[in-house]
Amino acid sequence: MSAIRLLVLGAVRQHGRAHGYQVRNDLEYWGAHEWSNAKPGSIYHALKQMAKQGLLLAHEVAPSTAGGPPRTEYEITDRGAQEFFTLLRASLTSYDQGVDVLSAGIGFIVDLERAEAVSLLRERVAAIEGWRASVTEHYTPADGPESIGHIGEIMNMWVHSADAGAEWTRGLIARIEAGAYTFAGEGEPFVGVLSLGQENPYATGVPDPGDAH
Amino acid sequence: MSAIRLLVLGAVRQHGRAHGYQVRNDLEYWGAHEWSNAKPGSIYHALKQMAKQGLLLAHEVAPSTAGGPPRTEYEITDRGAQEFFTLLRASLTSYDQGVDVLSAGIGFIVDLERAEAVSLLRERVAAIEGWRASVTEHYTPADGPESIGHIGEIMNMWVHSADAGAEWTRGLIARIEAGAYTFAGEGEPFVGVLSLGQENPYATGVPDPGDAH
DNA sequence: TCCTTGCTAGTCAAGTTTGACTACGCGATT
DNA sequence: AATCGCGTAGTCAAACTTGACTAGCAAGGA
Repeated sequence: MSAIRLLVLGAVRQHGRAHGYQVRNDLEYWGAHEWSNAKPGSIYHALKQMAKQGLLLAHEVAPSTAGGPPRTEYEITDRGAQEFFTLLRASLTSYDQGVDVLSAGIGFIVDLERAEAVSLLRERVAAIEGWRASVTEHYTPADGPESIGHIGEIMNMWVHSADAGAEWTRGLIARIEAGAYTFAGEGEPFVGVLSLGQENPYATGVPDPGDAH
Repeated sequence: MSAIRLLVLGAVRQHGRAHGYQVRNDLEYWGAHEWSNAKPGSIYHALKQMAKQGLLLAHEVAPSTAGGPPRTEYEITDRGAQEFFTLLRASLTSYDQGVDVLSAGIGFIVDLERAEAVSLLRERVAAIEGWRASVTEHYTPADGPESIGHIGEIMNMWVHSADAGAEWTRGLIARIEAGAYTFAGEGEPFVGVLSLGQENPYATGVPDPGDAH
């Protein structure tokens, strides 16, 4: 699963109704073009595809006052909202090595209730620990580590990064349980989208984490 | 950059001459289908594409004795070998968040000389540290971390995993400098491919790291 | 003998991603 | 008055990825 659907659904959902360029701008505001495949082509493709699949409703709209081609506005459907929560829960629990899906999930975590967020993150930690146990048991060669040579370093790296991921997740759980952030049903939600006309402080000059996908 | 080209070039290079199924088997032996997109379609596509681009030379070959369709054997060209080393160096130095490229790079690291391997890994550590410094400086909001709410957790996660990656890389550098493994020009190389008829001990039953791409 | 299973080797259509490109209008500059 | 660049909004072809599918042969069992 790539992060694009979750990101686009989430962006449309926060606006209620949005056109592609608005979504594209939100994702840029979140820095998503840095850590995920949120490029124009992918965003517009995802919008069209999800409209075709009934997750979004497309409205043709008169050309904007600001010039440019006619826009299409999208509205999330009930099935789209369901899909959003399905993807969100999966992004938080499943142990993808890919950062992009987890990053998107963290970005929308406050759309869940606090208790569920904690429970999903605990599930994540358990998944990582389970994976670690099975992989170290399974890939440890009977005739000593020399028999697989430097290839063992690949597993070593996986395990190292799994441990780091588990540790970070435990920290996040602790912060959430200590009352950090505002979750669904706890009053004024955190506003994660740009208001119209608001400048995007992170639009450019953001450091590039290398070749991140 | 996805890891597939590096993996396929490296596999063909180790054999001297190989057909698609052989490459596919090597990659499975390395567990690459677990941590990269090394699926049949991608492998055959990469072979054809790189043949078209002059990185590989395609030879039509009579149908194998073991039955099945006629095979195509591939041989690496000089330009292909150059490309292999270019991709390999990039995989070790560039700070991709993606594990797949780095994993492939580690798998082929012994095709370099020991000194260069160490120097590339040092470059990697420097890149991570540079990225960390610039990102923490740039994304730290002037009006306190509350102003970006839970979105700060995304950056927190990046930084956490960058730190873990740097630490692991330093460990690897230390092991290599202490004399571990056999690098290019140091005698009998480590054999990382299956000999004909050798059974693949990791063919099935390998734990799945979640939804890894 | 016929049938099923499994291995070898690869193809294919559908979907996704990429990066470059188009087209429009406005304000500022020559 | 022409045009240059910028922001808006989106399209497109080419490349890549995915997962299911084909097809030939051999070994083994009923």
